Amino acid sequence: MTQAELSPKIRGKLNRERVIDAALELMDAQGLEAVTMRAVARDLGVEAMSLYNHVHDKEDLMDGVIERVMEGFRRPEPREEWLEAARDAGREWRRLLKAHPSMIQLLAEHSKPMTTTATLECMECALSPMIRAGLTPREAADAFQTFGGYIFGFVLMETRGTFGGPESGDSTAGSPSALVPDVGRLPNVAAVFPEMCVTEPDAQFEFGLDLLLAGLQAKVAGRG
Amino acid sequence: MTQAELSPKIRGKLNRERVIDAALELMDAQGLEAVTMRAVARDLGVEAMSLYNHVHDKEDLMDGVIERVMEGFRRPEPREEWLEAARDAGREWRRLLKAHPSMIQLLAEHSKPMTTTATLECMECALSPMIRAGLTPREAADAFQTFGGYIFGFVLMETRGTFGGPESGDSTAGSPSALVPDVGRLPNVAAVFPEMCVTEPDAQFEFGLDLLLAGLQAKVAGRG
DNA sequence: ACCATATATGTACACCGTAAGCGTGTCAAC
DNA sequence: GTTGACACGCTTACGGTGTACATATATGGT
Repeated sequence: MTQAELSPKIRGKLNRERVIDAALELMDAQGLEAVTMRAVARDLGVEAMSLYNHVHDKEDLMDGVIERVMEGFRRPEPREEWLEAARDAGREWRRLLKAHPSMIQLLAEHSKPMTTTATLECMECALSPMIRAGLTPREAADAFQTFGGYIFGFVLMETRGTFGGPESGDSTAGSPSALVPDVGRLPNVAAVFPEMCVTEPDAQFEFGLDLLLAGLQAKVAGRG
Repeated sequence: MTQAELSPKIRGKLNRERVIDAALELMDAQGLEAVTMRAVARDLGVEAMSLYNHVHDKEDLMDGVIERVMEGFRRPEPREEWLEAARDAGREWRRLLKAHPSMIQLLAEHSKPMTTTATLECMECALSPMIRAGLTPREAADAFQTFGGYIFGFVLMETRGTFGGPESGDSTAGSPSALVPDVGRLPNVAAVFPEMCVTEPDAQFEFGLDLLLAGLQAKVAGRG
């Protein structure tokens, strides 16, 4: 007891939490594909097989990483207007996903549904404004799926650059004629492409959020 | 010459197209993680290294798979109303992604922007109604990102079951008390959860599409 | 001081992508 | 024909992955 804290190894003791934290740090720093059991172990100054005393397997480890990220959700301050509360919730979801750029990729290849306490609290925060707006539970479920889908998809395209940004070519990038092979057959692509290259993610995200909220507002306008 | 087609090996000749097709079939049938060079080769009755005569590396192969999927886009028939045209385009994007359930996962881990002809034609189909609605190129770019994000994210959650569906537990699934640990602190989750378990994906997708289109309609209402 | 238990390690295996080199079948020019 | 070039598939091999299994070591209760 008296020598518990004097033990030379006490500081280095492994546990599930430290393993998960190391994996998350590695993922944030070097991307999802860099997270291998051996690399996580190396960062902890330990051999790969030691990790298996604290996580069941790699999937279990990644489950833990997802949970840890969800715990980083910062509940926005309460708002009087449901519309503003919903907007805050949407922004916080995006912030959370962007804070760990590999998170979307991790979720995409991890089919397990998220039912941890932390996740449910994030859901509560998004559902509350919708119920306050007067939506039925059925409608709230649909709206949640809609907003969630939008945010997930937007961040996915944002972080993975699904449709090329300005960096996706040489110096002629941004010129539609360079990338659009048949301007005659694709007039609208040619017209819009320059704008697609000038991406201001924050403004674009707000655009879509406004669109969804406007739609929601219109839906509840004719009631209470 | 006369014996060219008599050659016993002519039927089995490999080429890039056959390699890509085999990879796509494997992905659709057994999931993205089953697509290994060795497995693709096995399906073609060939050794793994032979594939490298037709694709540069695995990334090149997967690029080809994405391109092939995009070629499956079925341009909807023209519509008089831009709103209906936009709705058709959205539905077709979803159909395409759902037809190959691993596609989203593939896009998520494949950071390369999509600039092939097939992809640009899909974009044209989505952009055209927006321009017809009177949106500026800037707005059309934002709207495209919004709709694209929604569709990608929705299909991601739909195919990967991000938030548990009815299958995500034992026989008590669907009962909020079984999954929601602290009903008092999460009243809205408790109220909405039963509805979240009863997922009717088509209806949910239409809900979100309607929301977005309503928002768009409101935005252009005050002009020409 | 001793031992049961928990934890860390070492070794081994099957699978992955793919670099390098080899053999064979096809075809052009002579 | 004969020869040479070449495209294409195969074999082998290397370093990486997750992890099963057996072993060593350290810790804590008695």
